[in-house]
Amino acid sequence: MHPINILWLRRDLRLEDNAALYHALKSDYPVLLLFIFDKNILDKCAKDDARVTFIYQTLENIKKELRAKDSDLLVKYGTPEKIWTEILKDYEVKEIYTNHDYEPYARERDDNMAEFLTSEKIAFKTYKDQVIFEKGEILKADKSPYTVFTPFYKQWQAKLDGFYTKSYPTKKYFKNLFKTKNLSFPSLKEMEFEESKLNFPEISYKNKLADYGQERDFPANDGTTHIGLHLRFGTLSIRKAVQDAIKEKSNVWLSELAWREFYMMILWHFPYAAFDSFKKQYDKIKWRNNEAEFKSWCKGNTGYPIVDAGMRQLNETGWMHNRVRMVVASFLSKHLLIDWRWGEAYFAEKLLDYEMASNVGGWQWAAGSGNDAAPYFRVFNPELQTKRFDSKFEYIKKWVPEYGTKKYAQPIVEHTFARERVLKVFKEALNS
DNA sequence: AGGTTATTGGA
DNA sequence: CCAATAACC
Repeated sequence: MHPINILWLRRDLRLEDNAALYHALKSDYPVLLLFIFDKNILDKCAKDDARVTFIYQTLENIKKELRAKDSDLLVKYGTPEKIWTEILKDYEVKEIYTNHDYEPYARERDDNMAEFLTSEKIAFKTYKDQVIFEKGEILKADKSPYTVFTPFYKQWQAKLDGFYTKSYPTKKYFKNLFKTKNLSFPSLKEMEFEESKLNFPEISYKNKLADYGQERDFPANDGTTHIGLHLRFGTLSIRKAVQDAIKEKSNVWLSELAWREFYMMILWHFPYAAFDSFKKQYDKIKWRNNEAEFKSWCKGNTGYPIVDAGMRQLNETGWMHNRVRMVVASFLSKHLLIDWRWGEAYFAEKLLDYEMASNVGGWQWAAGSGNDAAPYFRVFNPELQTKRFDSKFEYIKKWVPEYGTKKYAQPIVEHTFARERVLKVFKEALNS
């Protein structure tokens, strides 16, 4: 057996500008690339989960690229613990390289991995890759984490320079890929997943950046960049995205990329906020949690056209415009008084671009329970949101064709009544 | 990254 | 009478 190093891909599915891959390729041993379809994660997914298809297709492309360089991608299906035991039997592994992953499950997985590898006397080398600034890199003067976006963003921008946005030139070192062939690649069928027919967005945001600030709030305009999926799975490098934001002077888009990092930083410092309200007193709210109303919301049958349009867009395409995400989230948590966790879980199931940090952050923002959240008494008025952001009903008509006919649902709850109800229930919880 | 309502100051 | 603004939710 030849000694090798392994690059473990997780949510950084690209060969270009990949921090851990760069460091691995510069090491003293040839590098084998590995991806594990993690049973711990996949067992909780629906069998038609489109993200599994996206990952699968992405890996096929990477495999093809590697094979063209006389190397190969090793793909395994199982729990990381079991797979790694197998791999360490099959290969003489010197070092394992991977990129940081900040979600609670990933942290636990990697902590266990580090402990296991210490006992095996194998180095576990990990790198920042999916953000510009991670963990404690942006802190307040007293070394505590920011919990308000604006000052965080000020600091983030102040620290931002070419050093942090420079791409890792992996290509130069491809000659250090491990020469091998015919490595395993379990089929979707073997893993009991169906191939999804959904369309995955391309990485083609360049023409959106100049007008992003003007266009992004109008869901009918398709003025947003649809890169969430690619940032989630690393098919687009965040450094590349930030370089382009700066190059195109798209400050609003840059701030959206910073929002992503803000929420990742929050999740790192406050992992409980993935499951509990960031502001603890919000867990005293007496949610109504009416199952039938939740189902109506999920299906897009609330009788509020902007809400229904958003939910149907989500159900049909795996994506929803961000302005509308705020509206439907406010509607579920405030108008229907349904626990934000229910909505968060539904988004997690349906959104191709689901990102735990952003999703939890966004839902808690809407429910009022988050750091730097909308105050509890801020209740979006769906009608006013429509007037402002879809005044010609273009978005609504696209997704709710029966709107305006007798076939369209009656409002599930009357706005003023719902508003007063939520103010009362929230006030009771917060004053107790 | 709000909504509602009362108030105000100029048509 | 109205839009703009403030104050409160």
